[in-house]
Amino acid sequence: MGQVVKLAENETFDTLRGKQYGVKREIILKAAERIFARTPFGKVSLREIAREAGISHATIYRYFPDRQTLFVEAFLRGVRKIEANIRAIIDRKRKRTLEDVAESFVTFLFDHDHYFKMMSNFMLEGDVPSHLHEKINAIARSLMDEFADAFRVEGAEDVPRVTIHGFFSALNGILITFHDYPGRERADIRRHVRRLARLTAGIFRRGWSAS
Amino acid sequence: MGQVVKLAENETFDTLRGKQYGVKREIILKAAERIFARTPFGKVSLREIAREAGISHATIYRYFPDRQTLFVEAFLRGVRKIEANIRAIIDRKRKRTLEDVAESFVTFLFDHDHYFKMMSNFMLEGDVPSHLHEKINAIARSLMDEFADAFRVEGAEDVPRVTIHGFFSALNGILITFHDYPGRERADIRRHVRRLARLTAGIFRRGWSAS
DNA sequence: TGTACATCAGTGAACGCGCGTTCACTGATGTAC
DNA sequence: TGTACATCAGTGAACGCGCGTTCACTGATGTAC
Repeated sequence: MGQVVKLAENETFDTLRGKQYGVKREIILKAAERIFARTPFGKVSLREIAREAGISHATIYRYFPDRQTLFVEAFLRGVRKIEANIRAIIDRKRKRTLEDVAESFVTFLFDHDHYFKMMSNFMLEGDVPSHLHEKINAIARSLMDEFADAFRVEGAEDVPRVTIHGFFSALNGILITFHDYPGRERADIRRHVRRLARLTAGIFRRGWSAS
Repeated sequence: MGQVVKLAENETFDTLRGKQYGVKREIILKAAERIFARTPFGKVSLREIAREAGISHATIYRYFPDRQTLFVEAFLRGVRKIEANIRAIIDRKRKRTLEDVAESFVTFLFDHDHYFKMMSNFMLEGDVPSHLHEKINAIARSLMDEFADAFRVEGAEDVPRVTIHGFFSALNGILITFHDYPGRERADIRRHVRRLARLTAGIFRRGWSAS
């Protein structure tokens, strides 16, 4: 029984240790996220992340085997946050017109543009491990399901998947194309992006049928 | 008169020297373009470009004051090439349906995707000098003029500028969104991208009016 | 044409820097009795 | 409770590397007579 108690205690300690370990890992990942939000992807260094987290850069290696693993994990968290937030925002809407859904989508990504930048940067680099591609894709697919729902609410029952692809692409394109519009106030760009999203939604609602 | 001849000769030599100078500059810029086409933006180094051009990395400093200047110039050449090629392809079409124009646009950028990657990378980094932003924007604007023309050919006389923005964005979005689609053959992706472009064009043609 | 000289494109070596990663050590915390 | 010991999270220093940039030099080419 002493044995059992011992083991139970060890388990507890291990769990506790595991929790602390997890909490510290979390601190590093959040620091990384903050850096990614403000620094061009290619220039993010472990030292900078460590400084942000308030630890020595060597300490990072207690929690992550190498740079690539940390980066990938921070990235995945970002992608998941995008997904969760967008799903929440979309579901919150009472009247889910296609316009509302489109506007919510671009607004969130515009206001949290570091996620978007981070994702674009990651994708463009090309050294994303293939299992990550899988996950990102699964998330994109489930977001597109959400869009398909929105079409259905409009009375468009059997809108083909390829049309959803086009719609999703169009919204992404608005963000990419007008994000860095020069010489305009950010608030103006934001308004333009939102307007474009509604307009695009309307065009898709009216134009999608009768291929 | 001897004086005059001397000056004329000097001028000639200068011009000749200038030409050779220009040719060599060109060689470096083209090497840079080739590197940009195959290397993630943040990792392109002067040494790599020099190697590609077959010269010492120190030699680059005879032709460009620093890294930033070379990069910007190479980038601008890329953007201008995109513009020239797309304009040529679009103009070559006999029957310029919106679908054809859209398909040509995405096809060129898909087949020459290093231009597209280079541009995306440059824009995302954010350290693009403002005069460059100006130029890029002018080019984007003139491409959109081309699209407006295509709408006009369809009989859509007074399609508002904001709709053109949406159309342009939608095509960009197709490229961004599906470029790195994992697990598919490149030829399949190409087909999908072209199909999406045509489909999007159709949707815009049918759906743009009656805001 | 031949010779002495000036120019300057091209270069390898070097500098200082920040990076990712490793290492030997420290000191706080937990364990055993 | 007090003490001796084991563990292990955290660290500053160091390593080797590639980078952008500079520098002192070389050697080919053009100029003058």
